[in-house]
Amino acid sequence: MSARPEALEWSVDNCTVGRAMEILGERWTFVVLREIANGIRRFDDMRVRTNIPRQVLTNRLAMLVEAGVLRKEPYQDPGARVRHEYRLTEMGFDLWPVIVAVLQWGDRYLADPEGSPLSTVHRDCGAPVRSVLRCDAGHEVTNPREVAARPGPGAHRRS
Amino acid sequence: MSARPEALEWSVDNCTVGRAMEILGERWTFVVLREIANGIRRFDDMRVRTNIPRQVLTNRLAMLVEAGVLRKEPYQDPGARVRHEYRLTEMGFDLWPVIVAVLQWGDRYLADPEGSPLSTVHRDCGAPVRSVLRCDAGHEVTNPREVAARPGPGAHRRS
DNA sequence: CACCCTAAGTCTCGTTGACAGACCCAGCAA
DNA sequence: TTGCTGGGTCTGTCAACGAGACTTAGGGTG
Repeated sequence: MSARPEALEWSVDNCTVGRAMEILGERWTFVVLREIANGIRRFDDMRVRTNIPRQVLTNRLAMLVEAGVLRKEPYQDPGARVRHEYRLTEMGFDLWPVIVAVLQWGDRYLADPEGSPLSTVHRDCGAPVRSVLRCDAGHEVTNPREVAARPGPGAHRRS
Repeated sequence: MSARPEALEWSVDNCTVGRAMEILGERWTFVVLREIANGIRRFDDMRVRTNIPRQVLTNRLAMLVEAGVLRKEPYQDPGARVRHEYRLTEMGFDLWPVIVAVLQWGDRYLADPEGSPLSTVHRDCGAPVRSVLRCDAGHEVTNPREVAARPGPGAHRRS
């Protein structure tokens, strides 16, 4: 058996990564979030841009509203009836760090030679925004191998 | 129409978020990555901990190897034949910022009252590691609403 | 030698979800 | 009255998921 990993001792059933992925892990969730983060808030705009099938988009949006990540807001274009658009809730805005991290990873490994079609900037100063890892002692983590996982306060042993 | 969002002009078909999600967006991908980041590298250990069905785990691992996020490494326990375990590649290690960001979000919104079962620490100093957003001008982004999306160098207009 | 054990898979089969394409419906406008 | 538009629903097909049984390679045990 030669040094089994310590993590085997700990249960995984209250893991917040797992719970987060129940919401974020559906195939189109992040694409929808990217759209909304880009200011695309209306059903048909998203559908036309992304080619997500209607039914799937309907389901995904409903699920995200249900989960509390999005909310439905009424709007009315002049000479049209009241419709609804989708906006980020507080919980949704707090996904920005995740979106930025995914974008950064995608840009590094999956972009076309011309570069990324999308960037994130600081609204006030216009400079590009990046996700960085930093420890509470103030060290900036430059190599991800410096990060290690540990059981947290809510960890409990497996049956 | 009242001020359609600018993003509607831009094509989405070379978007790196979309491409990243073709790899990361499958239902169990992140859970697998969390396991491996926790040092759980063997098929059956993952299976027992996560309850992912065998077939799905096989597929997911194969897909991640194919995508270049994981690699298969031979190992041999004393008195057993050679088997294979799964490890992060460089590309996989670079997903740590994403994992940390997801964990942080999950901890904030989805944790049990006792807290998160998992934390990330700086290997050298032991202090907790967090994901933060910062712009290139050195400003730390404290409120995610300060972040805005812009077309990047690879952006091109929609047909 | 025959038999058992374990890790890491396949195989089978019923259920769920994705996807495509047609259809629907409320309200405004011509 | 008819048509347009946004935001859906309905239907049918096909791939993926999930549960459970079976398989396989090598090593150990009697």
